[in-house]
Amino acid sequence: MPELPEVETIRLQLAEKLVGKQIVGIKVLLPKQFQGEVEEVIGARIIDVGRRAKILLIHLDNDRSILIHLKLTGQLIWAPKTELPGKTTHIIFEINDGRLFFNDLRAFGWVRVIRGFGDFGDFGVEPFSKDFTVEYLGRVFAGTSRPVKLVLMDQTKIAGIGNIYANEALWEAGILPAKPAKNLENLEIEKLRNSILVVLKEGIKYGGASAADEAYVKPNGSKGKYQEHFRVYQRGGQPCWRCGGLIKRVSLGGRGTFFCPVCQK
DNA sequence: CATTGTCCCTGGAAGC
DNA sequence: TGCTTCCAGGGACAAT
Repeated sequence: MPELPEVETIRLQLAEKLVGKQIVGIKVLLPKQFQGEVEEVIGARIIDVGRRAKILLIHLDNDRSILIHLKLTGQLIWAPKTELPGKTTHIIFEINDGRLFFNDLRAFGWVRVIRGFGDFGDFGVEPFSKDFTVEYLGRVFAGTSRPVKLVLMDQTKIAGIGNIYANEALWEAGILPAKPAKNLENLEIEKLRNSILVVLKEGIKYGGASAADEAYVKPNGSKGKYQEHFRVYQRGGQPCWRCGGLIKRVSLGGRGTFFCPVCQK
């Protein structure tokens, strides 16, 4: 499922293909996934491709932006003008020199047209911003007894972390996912902040994670490689890379949660 | 306000 | 073999 590193990888590839290009048409094959008026973006030029949390922002030269959330199985595929849509293609952006397919098997994702260039949604700090400090995390954790993993994934607190990177960051920091957030000590918070940055950077470095049974691919169709570097995610029953203990899988907040019961405290 | 539960959707796996 | 049931999962929204 595309999280910050996957969306960032897509953003970088799309920016190369799209900036300066013109949207000459849009075909909406599944209306529930497109919110807004098609007419508002046809003819506009793309001036930038950005990201906020797990949302892609395509900024246009007519004071409009196209927001895209890929949720679990969304894909954005850059293709030649002549290429035909696949069976999960739900929206087609016709660009002057190609087409961008929005594919989404489970149809949870969405595309939305807004006025302006941002200022939408209720999101917490970006992990790579200067506001993502130990003090900020401490304040966020202090107010809640929820499992720390659920707080990491709460987009209104920290933007962009999903199930994969929450699991990996907690392993990296040696902290149990179910530990109540307010019980973390300062040293643990400091370690966790660093671990979040480490795993997100690793994710970006390897072009995101195309894990088993997941749909993520880059706009050029190639897979990411971060799944080859998972320490805990989808490794239930296998030995811990750090201590040899067996990785355990439990459900936390309805999400698969992986950790080493020996070296995560 | 904080937190938990429900639902959206599909393919693959498991059960019979 | 073929049918039915169950499950995963981000986040909007409703309920507590």
